[in-house]
Amino acid sequence: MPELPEVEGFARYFAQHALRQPIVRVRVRDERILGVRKDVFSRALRGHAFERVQRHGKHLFADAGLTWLHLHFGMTGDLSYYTSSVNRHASSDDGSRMTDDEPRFARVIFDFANGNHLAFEDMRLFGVVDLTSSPDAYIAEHELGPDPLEITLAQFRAIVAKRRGAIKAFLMSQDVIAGIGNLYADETLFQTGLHPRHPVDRLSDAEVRAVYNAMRRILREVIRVRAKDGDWPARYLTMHREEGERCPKCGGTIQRTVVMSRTTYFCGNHQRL
DNA sequence: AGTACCACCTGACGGC
DNA sequence: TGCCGTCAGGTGGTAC
Repeated sequence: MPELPEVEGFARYFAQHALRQPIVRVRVRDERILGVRKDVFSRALRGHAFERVQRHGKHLFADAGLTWLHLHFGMTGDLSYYTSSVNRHASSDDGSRMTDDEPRFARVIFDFANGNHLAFEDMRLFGVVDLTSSPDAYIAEHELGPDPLEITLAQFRAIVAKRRGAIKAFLMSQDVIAGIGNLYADETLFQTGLHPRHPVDRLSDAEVRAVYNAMRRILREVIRVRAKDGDWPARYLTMHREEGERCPKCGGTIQRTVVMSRTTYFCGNHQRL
């Protein structure tokens, strides 16, 4: 699920737990998650400490002095900070795991000098863990667009003016704006009342402003509720992603279709072309 | 430039 | 119980 709001949550979690602790060991449980060679990765980080984190779109960066750690969470990425407990091998479950508390899908684990650990988990291995010289370098190299929470309405209008095609594709293109995925693209359009296939070059000024406002309001609201472990509000499309469901906004029927080869939900009544 | 399709992975779920 | 197809919130490459 990790889109911008979730990654913002990971950034705060990382900052809260894993800063300024010397990294005494780096354990790579599955090399397929790495974008660099394992020995290069470990050597670059061992003995250093993460000093600060930065998020851009769905990407998380942690300053490790000479280099930056870069994390992308794919579809199933997550972070877990935990304390090892030595003598709980005989407890409750089948006891087959080697380390207590180590998450089942931990792919990379940082061991800190204080005895605690930060694990990057990713069941499906679509995420990436690697190194970069700086967030800006990574952003330039991968041609990421601006973060939607960092741009003004005027900048957003300028970006819109350069594009054509379906509004949903526009919102999801990371080189246009970085951070919105399938879920929040649908949510933004649902709350704005626009059909996902509405061409961006046929949006009125008022509609462009409505998209900008909804997108930012949603991202910020979700950051806030998820920070408290809450659910999405019931008025969100996100809580009704199923064909035939009742639209919480107008009572219409939720439709399912495919846009940009992604499953798309929208209200057949208040989101018309 | 925009879109469609495949590939990369693993697990959950429904149907038979 | 088990096998099989389908689906899942992402991205990158290729091909129209």
